[in-house]
Amino acid sequence: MTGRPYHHGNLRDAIVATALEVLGHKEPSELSLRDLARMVGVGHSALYSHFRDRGELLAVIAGEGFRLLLLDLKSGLENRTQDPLAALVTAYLHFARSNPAHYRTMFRPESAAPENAKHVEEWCGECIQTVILALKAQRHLPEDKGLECAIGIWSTLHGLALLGDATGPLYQKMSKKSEVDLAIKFANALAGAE
Amino acid sequence: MTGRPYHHGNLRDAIVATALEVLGHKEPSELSLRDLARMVGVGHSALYSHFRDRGELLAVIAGEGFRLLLLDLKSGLENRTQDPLAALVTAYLHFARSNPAHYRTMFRPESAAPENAKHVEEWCGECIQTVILALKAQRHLPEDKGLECAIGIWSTLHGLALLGDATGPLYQKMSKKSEVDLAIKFANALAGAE
DNA sequence: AGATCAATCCGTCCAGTGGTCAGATTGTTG
DNA sequence: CAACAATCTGACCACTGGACGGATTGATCT
Repeated sequence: MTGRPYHHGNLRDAIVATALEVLGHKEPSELSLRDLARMVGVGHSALYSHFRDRGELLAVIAGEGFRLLLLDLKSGLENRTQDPLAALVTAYLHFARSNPAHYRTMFRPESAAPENAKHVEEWCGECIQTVILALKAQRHLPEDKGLECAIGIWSTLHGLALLGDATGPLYQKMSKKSEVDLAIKFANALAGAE
Repeated sequence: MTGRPYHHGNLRDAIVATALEVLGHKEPSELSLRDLARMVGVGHSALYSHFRDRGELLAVIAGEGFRLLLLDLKSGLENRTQDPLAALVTAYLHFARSNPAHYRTMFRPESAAPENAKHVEEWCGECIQTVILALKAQRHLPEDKGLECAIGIWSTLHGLALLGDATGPLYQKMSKKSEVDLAIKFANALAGAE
């Protein structure tokens, strides 16, 4: 009679994994806790044993996003057929374009809310450090210019990744290839600014 | 007995105006049609005579956002105490920081959805044109580089405007003043890239 | 003027959501 | 084996966006 055990065993991870799956074809705003619970085969109120509320779940998903992004950035930096900066740009845009909904949840207000900070801080910080390191590997920058440059580059990438969705036709004249090239050019210009 | 007339007279505009007010202290995701209806003093189903659904309302608000942004950009360009590019950057960031929630609704997926395109297209396009014109006023760019440069600069501004919300502490070491200065530096670097 | 018509607006209804709570079920710890 | 803390359930609440038929009105035509 033990169709499924009373205790799921790993509900938290299962929920996050299922959420990522759903984000493959739905916007974060359409992501329903009850749907997730149904898919995992559990009463919807069980989720509240693992997440304070919907916001915390989204924040956890966001944190996971930064973790995955970091992995992509690092593996992009490792197989060195491009210079570090170009590899970084390519990997970043590829991530954002491959997982648009997941990428968007990474930058939702919930993720920035102080009560959810811990879910995002760590990996997000490491991402920035990685960008700074890649910069320094390519150019020799004064110690204090690293963060500044990294912010500029990240901003441009972030903007490129998102603007296309909003401005549509005007912007999408460019092919995906040339978007990356454009971004590389921008990144180099920013790295050279002083 | 005529407490209020059966026909509101200008419901559509009233709703949009009230929505802007609410966006002063609420996120777009928390904006409730029923709340708006209550504030304006009207049954909530009356809204559907003016907007297909919530998405269309948000798109209209987004369009209004681009219109207001355009106004700010132009008036920034007119009182010429700064060079055009710097004025543009200053005005843009000021707008985004003064109306964060409104700014965010301008870049929601609903606004980009094809069925809502008309509400956004016009003013958004004019914004880009304005950026391009300001660029050309300052540097002489080949005809085809205008859009490219504009995209780079806009992306950086957009990223700067949004990233702060998400990455929090790491980023907010900079004061508001230096953020603008930083952006101006970035914009100049991008305008000079070829 | 009066009749007709389309735009607005109302009230009610529905399915669905996030969140709370008391109580059932379990693994773990003493 | 007892007690406990974690986990899960099912019922409940207030609320939301949306659909619908019918009421009310201003505009248009004769």
